[in-house]
Amino acid sequence: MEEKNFFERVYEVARQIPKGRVTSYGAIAKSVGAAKSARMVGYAMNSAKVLEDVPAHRVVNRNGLLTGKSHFGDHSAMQQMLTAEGVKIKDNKVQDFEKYFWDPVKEIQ
DNA sequence: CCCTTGACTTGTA
DNA sequence: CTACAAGCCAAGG
Repeated sequence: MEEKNFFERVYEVARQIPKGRVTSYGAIAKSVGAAKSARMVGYAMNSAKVLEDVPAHRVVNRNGLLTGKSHFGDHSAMQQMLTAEGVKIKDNKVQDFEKYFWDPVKEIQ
């Protein structure tokens, strides 16, 4: 994985999230080699949300809660996109989060 | 250079 | 179930 910038790694992982799946900031942080920097993942996502290649809407917190929805502009945009992809959302939370969870550490090496 | 803030996580009560 | 604290790293004032 060489020495890429922290943000770049986060972007790459986010880009590889399959449609209809979701992951957590901590999982991404771990996959990029910074499990203790989950905050940085969210920070990176904040900057990545302007990029079309980075599906930030597929990234939620460890509880499956759509913590980033407030940063999407419309509080329903994130939920709508996930729902459109097949992910059930209820009260800003992912239903059956474990079932939809996509682990980058296992999928990426 | 110091302080604050932030799309987080985990542990403890 | 909720509430609070500590750890973590980066960017901006």
